[in-house]
Amino acid sequence: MFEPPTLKDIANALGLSTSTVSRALRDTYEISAKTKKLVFDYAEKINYQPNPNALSLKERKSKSIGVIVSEVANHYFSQAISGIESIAYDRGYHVIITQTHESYAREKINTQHLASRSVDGLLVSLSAETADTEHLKYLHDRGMPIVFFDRVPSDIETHKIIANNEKGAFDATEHLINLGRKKIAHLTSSDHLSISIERLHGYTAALNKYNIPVNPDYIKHCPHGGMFPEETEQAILELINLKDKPDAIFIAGDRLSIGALEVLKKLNISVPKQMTVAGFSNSDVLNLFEYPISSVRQPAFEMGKKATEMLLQLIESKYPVTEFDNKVIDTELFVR
Amino acid sequence: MFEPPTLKDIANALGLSTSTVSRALRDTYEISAKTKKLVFDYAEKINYQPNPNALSLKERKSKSIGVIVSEVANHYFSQAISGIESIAYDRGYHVIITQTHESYAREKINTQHLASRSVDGLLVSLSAETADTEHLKYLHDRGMPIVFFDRVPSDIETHKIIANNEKGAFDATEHLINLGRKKIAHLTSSDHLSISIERLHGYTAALNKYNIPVNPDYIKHCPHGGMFPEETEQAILELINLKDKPDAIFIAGDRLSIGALEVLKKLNISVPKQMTVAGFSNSDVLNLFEYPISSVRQPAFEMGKKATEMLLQLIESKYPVTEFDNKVIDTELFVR
DNA sequence: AAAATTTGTGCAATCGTTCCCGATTACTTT
DNA sequence: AAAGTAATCGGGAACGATTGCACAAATTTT
Repeated sequence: MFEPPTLKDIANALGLSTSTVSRALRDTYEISAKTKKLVFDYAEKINYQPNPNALSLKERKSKSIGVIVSEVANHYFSQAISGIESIAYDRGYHVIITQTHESYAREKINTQHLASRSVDGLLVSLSAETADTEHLKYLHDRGMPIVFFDRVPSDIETHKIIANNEKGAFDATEHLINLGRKKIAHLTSSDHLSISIERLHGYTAALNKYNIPVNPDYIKHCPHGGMFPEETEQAILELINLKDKPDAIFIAGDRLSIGALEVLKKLNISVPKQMTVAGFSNSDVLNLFEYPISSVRQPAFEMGKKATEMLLQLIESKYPVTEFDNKVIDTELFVR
Repeated sequence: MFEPPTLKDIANALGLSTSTVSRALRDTYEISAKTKKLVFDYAEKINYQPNPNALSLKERKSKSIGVIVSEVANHYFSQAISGIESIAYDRGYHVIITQTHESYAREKINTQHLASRSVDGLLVSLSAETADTEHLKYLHDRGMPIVFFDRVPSDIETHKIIANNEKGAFDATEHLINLGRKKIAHLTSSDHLSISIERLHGYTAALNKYNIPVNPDYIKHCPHGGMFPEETEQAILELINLKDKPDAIFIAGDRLSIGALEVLKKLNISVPKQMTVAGFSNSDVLNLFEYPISSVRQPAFEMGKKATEMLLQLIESKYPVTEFDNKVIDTELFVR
């Protein structure tokens, strides 16, 4: 089996003690230059790597951070993860990614898992199902550094970073209005999710600005964020079967957009002629359509980077942090 | 700070020794039922979780597996990862995902990283740039269990699992031929990648079957798997500028397909009228197009599951494994 | 030249577990 | 009743690395 070299191996080979070897490798002042060189060269030769578990045990930290997202297949998250990794690896941290698939149960399990794995901190975007954040609050109260991004809770005080969802939603809705649409529906995720609430605000704000009444029948929530196709199909069908059916939909997410477009295609409802669609999406395929749909793009990579920087600041801070950032980053509307 | 309870805490609280507590929790036969219950209940109460670092140090294993893929944003890989996680979590393993972004340098770094993190095994799909597998061979020779999937090396003897790329490519190409196309180009990844070689075989086999000559000018390799848009654009332009320009392209991958479609759209070449496209893809948006493109779908989730099962078998085997599986799973052609 | 200081190194404890040995008590057996 | 055997439990080493302390030798100071 694979037995990596240890300090003891070096010590024995060189006739030194492990403490001397350790100090030499850490370049302490009390070790002679000669001995240091000796140790350095030998360590290099046998490709010595300190045992991370021993280090973690001693230092009580693991140099790794846990990430909880709904699914990596979502373009927003996969881009955010790239941003997270770019910072983490530079700073010597490992990234452990877990997926909730929008399930509250899985979110709890993953949280437990990561905590027991003694990660040094957590980067979390809540699942669509999550209404209760006790599992995270518990950890946070016990000193686990946590930074929330994208989908954030209101009842945990820590660094948070979100896109300007309200403005993004406003822009997208206004865009649909400017196209001459007046009967604009809104398809969104579960109603307790922060992004849902904020995007709904932006949507209604835009309607209000143009004196278009907000029709409650036009607002459809998918409690599982469109994780189950039936959910999306049901919502679309309800919209279509309305007496006064909408002529446009503002869709609040990647997965929902794809699901909705599939249903519309199945129903032979042409986009954008019969139904204009705009929504939040970080997918790069939307503009491949013959009639590409306009979309609000979040700076996912940047958000991932920023969230990681915030988390590392929490982790590496000598004193308990009491002032928390609440960063909002602007989105960009791609008119197509 | 977060100080989880330890065996010693339990031992002190209950007036027992750590060894007794340890044995009680592990349900050893030499501990009385009474003591066991006492310990169990108390451990439950304070929510005791064994320190994974201490365990890893002692047992010389980390209960985690490393995954190396080119990028999680690729639908094939994100689906495969879901398959990997489904098995791993069930068996109590953590999954550490790393991305190469098709870069050989990053693949080496990630391999090093994971090895030093003392993962118990590796699930690897080679990057497009990788021609030399010495970094993996080195680990493998020292006993690190490795299972390759999708993009596999020929010079490392271990479990491997791939899709039936040759047949998939054959089917797709034959499909294009059946549509009446005769001038079929092939856009693919770097020429040393196993999937490229196999898919090229399938492509030529189909052409041969229908007595269509293989035109070398029609075969375009992208050394970085289309990671850089210029690469794809260049290849497409070369095809378009051919005197005898092709009327169809068989594209060998997800990222390449999206890149190629973008270029074609930019060039105002209509798909499928002027250029019919078919290719390997696990994306679920391809059928949203007005004229959806046909694609070969790999059973990514299944492959991830199977690869993980193979890896855990290697990891948990008492004896060195010398017989290696080489599984080939059938693909499915979605005609659209 | 004796004392004080500096320099270079080793010993041993520590982190949280597991596990090999002993050790103690209780229960049988002759 | 003495001896043997289970049945329980504790002591302590080990895993690999760091680090305060001790200690010897070399150097400087008085």
